[in-house]
Amino acid sequence: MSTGIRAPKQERSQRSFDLVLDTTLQLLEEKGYSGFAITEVSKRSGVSVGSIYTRVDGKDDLLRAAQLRFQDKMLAEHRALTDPDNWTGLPLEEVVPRLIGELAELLRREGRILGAFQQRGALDAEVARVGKGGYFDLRERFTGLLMSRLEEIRHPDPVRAVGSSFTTVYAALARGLALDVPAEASQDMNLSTLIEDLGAMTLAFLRTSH
Amino acid sequence: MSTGIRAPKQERSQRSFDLVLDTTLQLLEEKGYSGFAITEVSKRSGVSVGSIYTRVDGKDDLLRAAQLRFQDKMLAEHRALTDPDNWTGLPLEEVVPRLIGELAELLRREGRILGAFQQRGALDAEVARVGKGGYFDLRERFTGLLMSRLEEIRHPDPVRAVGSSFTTVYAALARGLALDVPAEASQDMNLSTLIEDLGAMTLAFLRTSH
Amino acid sequence: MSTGIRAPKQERSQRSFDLVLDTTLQLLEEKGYSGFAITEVSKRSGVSVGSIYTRVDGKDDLLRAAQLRFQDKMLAEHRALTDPDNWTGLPLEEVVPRLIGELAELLRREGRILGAFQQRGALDAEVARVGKGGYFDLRERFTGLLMSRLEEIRHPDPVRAVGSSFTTVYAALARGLALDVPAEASQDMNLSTLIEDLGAMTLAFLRTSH
Amino acid sequence: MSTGIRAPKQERSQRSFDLVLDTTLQLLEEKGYSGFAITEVSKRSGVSVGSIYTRVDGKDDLLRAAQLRFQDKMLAEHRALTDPDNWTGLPLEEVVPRLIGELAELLRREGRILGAFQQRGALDAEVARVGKGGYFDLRERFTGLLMSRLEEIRHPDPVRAVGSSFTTVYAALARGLALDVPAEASQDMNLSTLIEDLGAMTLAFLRTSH
DNA sequence: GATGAATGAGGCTTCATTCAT
DNA sequence: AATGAATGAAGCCTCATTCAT
Repeated sequence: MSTGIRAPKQERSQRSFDLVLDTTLQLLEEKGYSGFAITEVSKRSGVSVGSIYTRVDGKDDLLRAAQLRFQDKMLAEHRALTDPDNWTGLPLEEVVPRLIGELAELLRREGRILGAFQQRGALDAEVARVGKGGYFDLRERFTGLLMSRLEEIRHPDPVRAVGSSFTTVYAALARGLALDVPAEASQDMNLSTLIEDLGAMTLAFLRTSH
Repeated sequence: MSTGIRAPKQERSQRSFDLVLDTTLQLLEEKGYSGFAITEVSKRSGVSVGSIYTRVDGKDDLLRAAQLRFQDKMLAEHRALTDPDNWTGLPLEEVVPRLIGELAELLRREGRILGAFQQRGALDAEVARVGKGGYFDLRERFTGLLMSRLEEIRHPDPVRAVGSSFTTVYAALARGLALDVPAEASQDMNLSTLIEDLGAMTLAFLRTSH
Repeated sequence: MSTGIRAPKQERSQRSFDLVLDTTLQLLEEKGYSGFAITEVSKRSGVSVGSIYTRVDGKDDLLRAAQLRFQDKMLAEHRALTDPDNWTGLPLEEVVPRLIGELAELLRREGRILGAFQQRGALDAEVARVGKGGYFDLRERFTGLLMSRLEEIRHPDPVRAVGSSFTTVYAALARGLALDVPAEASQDMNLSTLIEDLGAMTLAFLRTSH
Repeated sequence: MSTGIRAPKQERSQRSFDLVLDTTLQLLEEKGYSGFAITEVSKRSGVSVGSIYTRVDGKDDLLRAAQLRFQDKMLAEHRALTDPDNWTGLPLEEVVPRLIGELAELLRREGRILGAFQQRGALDAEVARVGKGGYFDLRERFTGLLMSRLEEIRHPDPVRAVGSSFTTVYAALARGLALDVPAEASQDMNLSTLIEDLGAMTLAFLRTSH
């Protein structure tokens, strides 16, 4: 399960490899999974191909390594997003729209890269596994936060309802943002309108007793 | 914006090019956008590379042409799905879950190819444009069908509400199905549970007056 | 067991691939197995790398294909060498030295290439198998020719004696010539002296009753 | 002609370089000449690449240095093999088969490495020269031993006959063993049969007056 | 028009060698 | 001196595209 990333034994080295990983992520953001090339990473980062290969077992492994780095950042963002301190005292009807709004912001920032790894996940089970891990982490936190307002949920099966809400909201936002169709994204509908309505929809769903 | 597809001058020729397009779609379904190669299309279809190039300006153009062909089929499926004859007399609360169920079925069938074009759309604006066209066609029809039950919608802004519902439902289904992560897809949540809940959520949303 | 060589469907093509195989053999003769590179073959033969790859599955396969071509020539040489018409009426004591002399000549011409394939055979079982085939073909013919003078052989186990004689003579000649140490080969001993003595040794062995 | 090996200034240093040479030989034995890499030597021996380069001028030079070390061992083995004390009192007809048997054993042990240097000798004249030196050392000793039984040799030119015998025996054994074709080597003929017959052949040759 | 062989740029990977620490 | 990270040339292979037949 572990990536073949070889531990860098010198400091300079560590920094240079960090640069490689950052360049990798940047390239994925710009060009998606296809259009990604180790030679390009080398060119942009100024680190030689050979040097990259001393740290990583090949193209696939580089992607895995970059994903791990990216994952760290994402998990931190998840924690920040769902930190209870930010949500104390707020009722469900305030939590839901704000949470969705902030999730949208998160996906706007990171969606392109998430999408690239999702594509890669189609061919590399390890990438898929890690990507899934990140998704479930967010899901746990998001649903946990809503469940802490259990008394405001009238749906007969709150766990399920809260779960479906997350799935739906995440999918809608991810799609509404760059995750899939990039660039000119969705003039489908004004994004802020969508965000608002996702809030309303979720609340309506959670508060319906039937 | 027009594709460089050259008019087929002879019948046999037309048929052979159709074969090329079908093979292209089949290959996209099997291997996704990366993993697609013109030489492979030639091999499988039995039509020579040179011949393909007389019809099309290159790889990108071939994909655009295949997308147009695919689009025809999709539009037909959209029509079939939303044909009013199939939905006469049904109240909103029956239309919504059934429509969602059938949409899920449609996406299950065509999701792989849609996904491939979506990926390609990230790099080819024309593909993105056409893909968007298909999406909006479906949106028109889907929302039109719901709007025909206007009297059952209590939401103060029915057009908007119906629009958001479509956006959300489509996104959730597309993601829940193979469109993105293939194979092991979503153990995220049981798909039929999701479909059910999407129905409930939509209904709750449309019927909320506030 | 078959090599992946793809049948060339045009004439020009066949000739160009022949050129590739000849260049391959020439390169092996000059530089041995290491020092052989597909790019070099391409450069020398004027045939592009891609073109080579339309005929052959890769470097290994090219070597196998070249070996088959080489083998044809070798088998023909074996036939010519041992053609009974050339040896009718000659007694064993004339057959042996002449045969050895001509074998030496053959190995002098082809030894370098034989050696290269022998090296390659260490890593590619198919090459080893074919190389062995050529060796055994020669062995059959050589020993067959000697056995046709059975009455002049006094050794109690003629089949075995004749077999050992071939093994020994072949090894000594191959080594005495370029097969192993190339270039400055063996000032070990004058080659014609060795050839003579191999004859004497073989005759002495075959004619010893004890 | 001299190797670029730089004098080891410290003891520890010397020992570590010895380790490098041993590892080199071990690698040559395992993987032959191709498949040998300086980085691998570094990894296995635990001595850094840089350190190796302070002792040696490059890959070629490392091979030359390793060959010298190997040569020492071989010369010692030659001495042991032909030590007169082991052969006193034995008549030629006992010396010959035993000597051949022990030579076979020696080649079985060291053949892989000898073969690797032989291959390298094709490209590096210095390696060829040294290899030849080892060969001639053995030749001197082997023929010297036989010549000490001169009275049992009836061949009119004993020096020449003994020389040819060595050439032939060595070649046949080297080929019959792993020196060339490794692994499945010669099902050509049972090795012990070959060894026996080489003895008989040699004796027959040396004892023939004509 | 159709064919498919030929081309060669471009991507991946290895490894001999250098050099800052 | 020793270290091992960094370099980049060189080899392998794929595939979009061209072009002689």
